[in-house]
Amino acid sequence: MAKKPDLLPGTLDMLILKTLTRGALHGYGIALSIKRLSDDVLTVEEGSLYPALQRLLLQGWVKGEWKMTDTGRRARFYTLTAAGRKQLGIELSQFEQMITAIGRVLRDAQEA
Amino acid sequence: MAKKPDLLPGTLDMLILKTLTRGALHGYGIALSIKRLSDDVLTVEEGSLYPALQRLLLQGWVKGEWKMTDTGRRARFYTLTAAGRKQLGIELSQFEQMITAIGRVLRDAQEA
DNA sequence: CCTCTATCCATAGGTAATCTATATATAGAT
DNA sequence: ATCTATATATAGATTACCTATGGATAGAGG
Repeated sequence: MAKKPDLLPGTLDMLILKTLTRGALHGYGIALSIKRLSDDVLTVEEGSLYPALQRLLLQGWVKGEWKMTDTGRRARFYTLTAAGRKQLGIELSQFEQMITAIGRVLRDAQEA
Repeated sequence: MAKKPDLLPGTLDMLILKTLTRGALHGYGIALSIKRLSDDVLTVEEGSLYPALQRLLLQGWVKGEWKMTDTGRRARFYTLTAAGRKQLGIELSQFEQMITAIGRVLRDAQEA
């Protein structure tokens, strides 16, 4: 049995940006949210999560602020920027287009 | 504007295997088929295609045979093996599971 | 008090997939 | 004669992701 991937490559940034439309969250919270909403199908490993957040910061798609959590811990809370919201729109529409295209190949490829 | 990707990473093997369920095809034909069925949304670059076919050969999921095309050209025709058919099933179900999971995140993430 | 689990951040190093660029070759059309 | 489409393949760069590691603290259970 082939090893089950944790994510569909290329979709992580989109998932993070979308998750942040609910409001500010810290990295760990983002990972938990994605895991829970996906019924444990999608797991964001720490080694994928934090580099991804650095990427998003660098692009100006999110901003980060150190704050205290409810449970009294230091954590970096991320918020979507206007540019990030725009980027999310781009990624969502590209993703949808891809999925539709893949669907056509998978559906039509079986007819001789 | 972010550069539009040619493929969703991680889906190429599945697309090739599925394309071969129609019957034997050579590499160039596989790429054309995917491009056309997807209405030009998915483009399989040569530098992605041939390494992918080598991978599939090595895994025993396809077999290759040199033949002549209708137009009198030398080309390597690929056929699905039994193992390849099984692998396609695995990849299809994993893909569907991933897409469903991503759909849940994208749908539910907007509720505050 | 001590240890374990969960919460929280981050980087280094490895692997794998894809793209760009290049190389080769020929059939058929202009 | 040249251009386009057909046909295969590899090298090198880039990027994304995962594994492994390191650190730190809150709270629970013993």
